[in-house]
Amino acid sequence: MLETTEERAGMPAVSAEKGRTAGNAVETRRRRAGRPSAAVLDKAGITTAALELISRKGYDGLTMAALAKLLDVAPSALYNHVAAKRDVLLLVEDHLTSLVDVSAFGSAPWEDAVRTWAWSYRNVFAEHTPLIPVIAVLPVTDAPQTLAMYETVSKGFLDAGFPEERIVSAIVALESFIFGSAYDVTAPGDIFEPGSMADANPYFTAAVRSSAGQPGSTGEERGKPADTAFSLGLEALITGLGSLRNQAG
Amino acid sequence: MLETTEERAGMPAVSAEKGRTAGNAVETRRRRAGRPSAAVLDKAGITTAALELISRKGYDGLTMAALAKLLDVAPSALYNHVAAKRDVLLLVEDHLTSLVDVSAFGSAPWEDAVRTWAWSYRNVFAEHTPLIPVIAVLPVTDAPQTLAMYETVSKGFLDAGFPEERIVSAIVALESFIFGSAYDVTAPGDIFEPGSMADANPYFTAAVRSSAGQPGSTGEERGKPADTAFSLGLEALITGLGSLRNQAG
DNA sequence: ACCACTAAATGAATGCCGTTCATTTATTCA
DNA sequence: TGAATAAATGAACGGCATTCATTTAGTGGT
Repeated sequence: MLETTEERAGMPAVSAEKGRTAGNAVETRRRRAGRPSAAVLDKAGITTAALELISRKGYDGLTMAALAKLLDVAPSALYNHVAAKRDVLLLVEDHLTSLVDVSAFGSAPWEDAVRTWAWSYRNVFAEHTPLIPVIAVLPVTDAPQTLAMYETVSKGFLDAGFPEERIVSAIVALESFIFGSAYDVTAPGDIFEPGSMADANPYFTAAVRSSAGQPGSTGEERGKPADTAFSLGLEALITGLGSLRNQAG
Repeated sequence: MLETTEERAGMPAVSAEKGRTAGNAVETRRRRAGRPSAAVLDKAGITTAALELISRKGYDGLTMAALAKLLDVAPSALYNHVAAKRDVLLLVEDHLTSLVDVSAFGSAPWEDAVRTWAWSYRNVFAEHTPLIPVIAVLPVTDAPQTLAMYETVSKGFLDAGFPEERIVSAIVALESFIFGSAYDVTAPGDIFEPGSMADANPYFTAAVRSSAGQPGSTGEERGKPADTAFSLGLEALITGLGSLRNQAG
């Protein structure tokens, strides 16, 4: 379930083709125009390169030009494999979804499985918040790994006695919370500091001051604020949604 | 609490200055270079124009050039009032926050107040999802209206017996859910249609099919799917978070 | 074995976008 | 009165995604 990418070839991947000119140091060889004997690009390679670029330069560094350069290709060559940059983001998104841990469904109790899945899901996408606007409106048909995740989660819910008609709504509610929470992780620590506006907003200021360094609901030492809020909301959702179940799972 | 925008002037707003040249139809008069006697731009006017542009052309249509044109000004003139496009988005965001209904805090029971606030908050930003990545990491100091909203909500929580140290986390959890849910509203209706992948994902497919046309938890006729999921998650959060309160509010 | 078609690359060009800068003119303040 | 500041124009810049004509290599049909 970790490798469903459509195309297959002899790992063209990121390997920029280098060559040697007589008596000189390594330099990038000029590829002449026209179709090469062995294809240079495929979707798997583009995905890998995009992920590398993102991890090195962030999403601002993910440009079609930079992607092409990393793949040692002209930018226009990419458009033989993707229709637009959005497609590159889709490839990345679907790969990331395959990293989400759904293993607890089927082995652990429903509450634990949801908890494991939700934390994993949030952690993966906290590093990739620019994808969230894309995912949120993405038809599942275009993302096989994402669909696979939903399948596993749906079965877990059903087996736990969750009424079938409510499964999609429950997943959507959890996902909404997860995506929203992923943004929090990236927010600056002092985002709620009222600063010069403190005097005009006494109640909120007091709440901010007294929330500093609160432990998470599971009682750990001193979780990051985003983790505390995520735990709080997630446990509420698990309890509330769990009450819809029929019998034990 | 609806108008705190900093600058004030004789409503320069959107009014593109038109003029007449002898014997001709109305046409835009060329403004000569140099500082005009009366300022053409201010933050309130820029905000109004941005909102009009967004409602007419969407966020893709909100470009500095288009904004300048609507205000009958050269694009570079905008940079005397905002440092970057991001500042324009901030102005819009803070204005929109002032539209969120917090009136129930102080008059209605805590549960009802949270419910009213959350629905209103979601509905406002469902039309403005491109702002969410901006808001989520925006220090509150830069957004006075947003801060005012937090103040009202914080007071409502405190008065309802909510422990002060947990107020910020609870608000963050609710907000995360709200922002995530705002995306759902804009998603295409058939986003979960498995299409050709239905056979490989039977549990999820069945869940999607059987969830079609489910009523919302309050029992209305046939809510939109996004509304059903929002209601489900919100009620779970209200119940779960509400259990943290000390006494009645 | 030929030939038309398609696939996959280059490289030049396009148009838009946010932003910067030199310049001009008006206002404000010491 | 004169220097500093504020607010406009207009030209320019670099970066971006994308398109198109062109070249070359593989493929499928007769």
